[in-house]
Formats: sequence, C-alpha cells, structure tokens
Amino acid sequence: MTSGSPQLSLYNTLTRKKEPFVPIDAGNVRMYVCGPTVYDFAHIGNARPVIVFDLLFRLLRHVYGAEHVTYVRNITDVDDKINARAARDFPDLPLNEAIRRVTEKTARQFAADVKALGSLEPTYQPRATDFVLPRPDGKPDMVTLIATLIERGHAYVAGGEVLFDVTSMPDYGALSGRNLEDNLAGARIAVDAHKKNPADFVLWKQSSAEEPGWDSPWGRGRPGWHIECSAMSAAYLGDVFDIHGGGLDLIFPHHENEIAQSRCAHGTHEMARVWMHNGFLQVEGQKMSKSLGNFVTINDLLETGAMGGQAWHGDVLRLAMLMTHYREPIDFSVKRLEEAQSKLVDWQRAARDGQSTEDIGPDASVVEMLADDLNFHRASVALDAIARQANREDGQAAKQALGATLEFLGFGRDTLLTSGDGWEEPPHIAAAVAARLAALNGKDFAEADRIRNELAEQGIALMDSKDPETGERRTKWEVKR
RNA sequence: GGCCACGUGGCGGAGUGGUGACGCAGCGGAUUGCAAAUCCGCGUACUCCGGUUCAAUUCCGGACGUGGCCUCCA
Repeated sequence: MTSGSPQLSLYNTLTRKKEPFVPIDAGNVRMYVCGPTVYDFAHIGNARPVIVFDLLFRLLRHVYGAEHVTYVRNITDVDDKINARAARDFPDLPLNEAIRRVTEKTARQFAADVKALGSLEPTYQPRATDFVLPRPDGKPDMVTLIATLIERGHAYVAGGEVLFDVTSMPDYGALSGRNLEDNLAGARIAVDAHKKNPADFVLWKQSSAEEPGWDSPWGRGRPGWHIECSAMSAAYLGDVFDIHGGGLDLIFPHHENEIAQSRCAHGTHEMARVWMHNGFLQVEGQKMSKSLGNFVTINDLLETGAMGGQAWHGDVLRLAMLMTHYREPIDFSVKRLEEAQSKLVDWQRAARDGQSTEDIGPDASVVEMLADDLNFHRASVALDAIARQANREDGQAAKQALGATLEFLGFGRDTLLTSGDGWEEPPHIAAAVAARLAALNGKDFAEADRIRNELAEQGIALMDSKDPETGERRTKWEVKR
C-alpha cells in the first residue's frame, strides 16, 4: 500500500455491512464486474455500474499501485436476446454471421460510450464465446467447469439439459438472503418436470439447428446465463478473488448462481470476498421502459437532444451519476444533468491555468472520502473547498491539486470550457480577444462590446479580470453552455 | 405472498444520540466601464405513530409511501 493511503472500507452485500477492505494479495488486487449483453445500445442504467466500478478501479490503483490491480469486465455475446435481435436485423444472413454483426457492432458502440463516460479500460474484457469450449491456453472454460460440477455431484443431466442441483450446496442462497423453502413457496417459479428442485438452474441447454451451439459431451448446445462469469473470472482472477460487482438486480439469481457454480466446482468456501451492488435508476421519476418512452441510451445523451433538448458531455453524465451514492436509487433527470454540468464548469474554471501537474496526485481529502465506501458526494464537498481556494488570488497550488484530482476522478480539466479534449484555440479568437483588450486599454468600450457580442454570437463567452499585481487587464474565454 | 432497499429544506444530497454539513437555485453585499466570472454573508428540513433515553432526524417496533428481486433486466 502506498504510504499515507487511507484504509478502504466497502459495503459487502454478503454481510450487509461496511467492512475494512483487506486484499487477498496486495500485489494483485482482483475485481470482476458483470458487463453488458451486447444486443442493443447500452442505456443510461447500464452506465451506472460502469462508472461506479471505474471509480473503484481508479481508487484501488491509487491505493495499491496501478500495476497491482486487475479488473475484468466481461462481454456477454451469447444470449437468446442476441439471437432474436440477429434474426430481426439480418434476416437474410446465416444466423452465426448475423449474430457476429450484432455483437461486434454493439460491443464497439459500448466501448465508445464507456470511453466517453471517462472510464478506463478494464485490464481484461473477455467475451463469453471465447470461453465456452476448452481453450488451447488451458484457461478455465464453461464446458470443463460444467463437467467438473457433474463429476462432483453438483449437477445432473436431465431433459437434454445440464442442471445445477441447488440441494447439493448447503448454504445456497446466502448472498440474496433466500433459502430454498422461500423459493419453493413462491408460486411463480416455473416447475419443469425434469428438474429435481424447482430452483435448479440451467448450466447447459440444447440448441436447435437454427440456434447457435457448440458441441459438448451433452450434445450440441449453449451455456446457461451464469456459467460464463464463473469461467471468465476464474480464468483471469483465480478461484477466489477480492471484489465482484454488478447491479442490484443481479444479486438473484445471477450472482447467487455464480457463487454456487464457482464454489462447488473449485471446492472453495467463497468465490469473492466482497460483493458490491449499485442501486437502480429511474428517469424523471419513472421506471425506464420502452413503453413509457423514457428509455434513454448513453449514445442518445451524448449525441442527441433526447433529454433536455441538448447533447451532454460524457463528463456531465459521469458526474450526474456519481452525485448520488452508488447504493442509493437515482432519479436521472434533466435538472440533475444541468446541475452536474454547472458544477463541472465551476471546477474546471477554478482549475484553469494550473501549472504542470507532474507528480501531483489527487487531493488526499478527496481520496479519504472515496475510501469510505466510495462516498463521492463528500469528496465533491472537498473539491468545492479546493475550488474556492483555487479562485482566490494565491490559489495556484489549489489549481494544480484540483486539476490533478479531476483527472484522477475521470473528468477532463477543461472539456466543458472548450469543445473537448485536445481542442486548440482558433487563432481568430485570440486575435479578437487581443483587439478587444487594445480597445479597452484605449477606453473604447463601444468597440470592446462589439467584439464581445460578436464572439458571443459564435458561442464564446468572455470573462474579464485584472492582474492583482500589475493591474493589467486579462480576458478569459470559454464555450457558452 | 416471500426477500431486500429507500423516504432529509424549492431541488440535489451527506451525516450524526445532544450547538440544524455542503452544493444548486433565491436574496443581500464586494468587485467590475457594463457584463460575465469570482469572493463574502443569509433562509427553510429530517413521511407518520408509538417505544427506549436526560435528550432521536439519528436506536427499536409499527403504519403509510416509493423502488428492486423472486420471470436469463445494470
């Protein structure tokens, strides 16, 4: 651990408590997060775990060193929804080709969306289809995992499927706080005749000739939903690792079943030490759904006026998401976006003209707040204090700290003040500003205002100030929001 | 029906057994050629009903409300 770094504490769904985080191996802290099923553009709800766990990834890298953290986020590219989408969108293509088109296009879009949201790439982003059959490199795969479960008496073949036998695991249901009796009592679980227990779930199912499939000891088929994460996490992180994350809705059945498969296959008493789940999101006070017409994709927000009549910078979406603690529900609204945008503009303004930031890490108080179960909101309070300091006359050090901290958090330093990263000031703006300064110094206010208005029409806002030392006039500009 | 979250001022949103964070918006002041930006200052709150306690927004119980899961939806 880097000297002076705070102790992390994280809320663990498994124990329903906030606990000090102690890595299994501080030289390789390992985290797995359930990634997208690539059948359609990711919606804003999908963005939440991406952003939340990216923040955690950054924090872990800061505390343990960037090279000592391994973050895996899978891509689910085998799924019946994908098959349906492929058949719909490419009816004239062979199914496999159509599926490939759908998954590649969607995965590409997801990568672009996630990047725009200021998220780092995970260390590994494995695809489920690469882990169905035994691999040349010997990494764990789904078929081998399933075979092991059968061998060990945790799974059985019935009705052409391979099913996990939940009664073979005494503490099945520990994560979600369910027991088998509760589940049995529920009348809504479909009772398939071939299941020994209604709660048994599919590890492998048969595919028809029209469906995608792989040849296995149990015939041509495809994996169940949960087994892919058991295989891919084991492949990159080992049988037991530190943190497993995802959305609240995945607790049951997905994560419960992952735990069952992994532990029973590996003979371990745990799969991951800490289980973290982000809360859900509503849009303008309502559940997001296609029928309500408030279904918003990340891409819609970034590129169209679907919400609030304007496109929003990815940094704004990121802040709007982080403004609320990750376990609390969020009402995603235009008002929230506006507030996030104005806050980000404030911070970026305050950080402007900070000198070189080499070797300056994030502000310690911000890190400390984040270390308390990712309390971003308290971190933002600390940022506000730094920004206030930066705006004072002797704020140079604070400007540097603020800029470095913004970058640490995944925000740009001036992305909202200019037109984005790597943006260069057009010469005509510099010329206009210089001409206006000349006019001002000659007390020709009419000309100065004319130039200011002209720039305003181009979407450039000016802000005048005076050098506190010399009294010399200065002018800053930024893109009007 | 079972399980699990949440309910704080106009809005966002932390936190705590006892001097009512913080931000946005609003108001007042400073500064400014005028603006903008910035700085300083100010207001309103803890869903309801019981209980524990010297003291509860904070602990316990209940009610009501909202949301989630139990249907391969983050």
